[in-house]
Amino acid sequence: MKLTSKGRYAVMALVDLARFNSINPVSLRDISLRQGISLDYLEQIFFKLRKKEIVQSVRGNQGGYVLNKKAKEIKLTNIFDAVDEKVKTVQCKKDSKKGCNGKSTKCLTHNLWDELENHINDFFEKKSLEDLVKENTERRI
Amino acid sequence: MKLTSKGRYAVMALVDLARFNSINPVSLRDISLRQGISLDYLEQIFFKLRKKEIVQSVRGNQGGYVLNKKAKEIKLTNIFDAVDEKVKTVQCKKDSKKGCNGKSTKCLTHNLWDELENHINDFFEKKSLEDLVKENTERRI
DNA sequence: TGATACTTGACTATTTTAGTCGGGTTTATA
DNA sequence: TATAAACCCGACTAAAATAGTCAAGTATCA
Repeated sequence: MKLTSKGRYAVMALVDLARFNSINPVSLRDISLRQGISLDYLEQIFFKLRKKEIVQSVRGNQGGYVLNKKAKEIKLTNIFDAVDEKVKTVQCKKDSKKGCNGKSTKCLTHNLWDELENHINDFFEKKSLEDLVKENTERRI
Repeated sequence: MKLTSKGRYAVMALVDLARFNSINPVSLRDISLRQGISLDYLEQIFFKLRKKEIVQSVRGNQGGYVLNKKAKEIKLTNIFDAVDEKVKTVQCKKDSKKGCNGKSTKCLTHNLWDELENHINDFFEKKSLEDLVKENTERRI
């Protein structure tokens, strides 16, 4: 059970962006350098974030990215959703009529995994980008 | 972020085992058939469970496995630990003096991932095998 | 008009996962 | 005592996912 780097990087990059998000857009190059993430990889990630309208791009010289919403309104769920970081605990399809592993009934532990998924998603639902930025500046790390 | 089948199967198999755990040991063959898990794969999993003293083996004809502790005392944490299903949210080493990504400080989101890990582990810490068996028999699935 | 920075798709090496395979050893029971 | 059921254990592997890289653009500011 592990988080992929795509999801992790997306959040790291957005926290970085949110911190330096003044009037000027922040370039991926800067984020890349500060966070130690490959520029090419960041581009892929921001392409997805833009499509989901979490960030806006500013093209041209001195361009970069800006948040498209208030940091408070961007939840971890939105970010993970944008980069296809999904919480998957069961193999079985959610709404299929067949049970798990091709059996006619639900597998013994089906409810457990559902419960776990909800537990994790709750956490993501509650955390906003603003929370993360605050925590960081308070602690001055 | 997904659960591997090793962890999932381990829990499924143990719930099955706990349900049919009377005087006689339960054979992996039976579990394999009931749960639709490859026998060879089950053997690998039970080898690990035995090493961590979660189950006991009974060799020979009519042999199989029995729980080594009360179902109440076996938590999901113990099971996942046994089969090396780990919750990993950060790449960075836990107690290394260096920060994340080789930087001198912790990465911006380090605390977040720690928090998430704890959140998930709490869930696993609280659930026992007994809980799972109960839920199933009550609902009569 | 050049430099900077975003845009986009295609490609790929590495790692992990989810097993399989094969040859053991142990022991109850006929 | 033979035999078959069942555990024991290491080695191997196909397929999928991950974590990127590479290349070739396009837009816009100075």
